[in-house]
Amino acid sequence: MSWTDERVELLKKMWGEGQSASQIAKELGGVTRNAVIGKVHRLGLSNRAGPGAAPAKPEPKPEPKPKAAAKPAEAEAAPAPEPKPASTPARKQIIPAGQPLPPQPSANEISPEALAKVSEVEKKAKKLSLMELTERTCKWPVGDPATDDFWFCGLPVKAGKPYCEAHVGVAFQPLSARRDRRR
DNA sequence: CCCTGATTCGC
DNA sequence: GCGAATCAGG
Repeated sequence: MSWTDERVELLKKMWGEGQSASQIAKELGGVTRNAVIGKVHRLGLSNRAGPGAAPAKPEPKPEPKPKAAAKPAEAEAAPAPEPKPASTPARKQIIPAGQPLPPQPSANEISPEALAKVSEVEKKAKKLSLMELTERTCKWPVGDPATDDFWFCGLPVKAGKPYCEAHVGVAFQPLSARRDRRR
């Protein structure tokens, strides 16, 4: 297989959509993810940032002596940058039965970014049925189980987590921002 | 262990 | 230019 114009375009398209190299490779067929990555680099779009947008990070400083990052504890910082009201889509997510699927963002204050990412990811979701889930498919439930508008994300999970990157973000939101729970 | 992209280097 | 091997990370 060679990099025909069409294949390159598909590559660009998918890469632009944030698809992983392995997925792109699978889609193209006849190539490995390495080939895809290699091509991506040669095309100069290693960074998923469009041209002109990213000021990049020119770090030609021969004297690297910035600062050591100190972490007080764990949990990534979750600042609430945009006071975005964000409509409250009363999404009713009923979890099946005694399944340890703890989501349910509502209560906690999830960063708008995370939610946005989830919404975005739900478009790409594989929409798997319960039985199609595997050890490495995102088990985030979407929709109402009582209707046929119910499915699981199904995107590849990250590490040992039960969800994909995006859903991990909202599922395991470090409850640090609002921990003052005097009781 | 599964995955991700990044880089190298012989072809 | 290509991509397998390798590296570095989650």
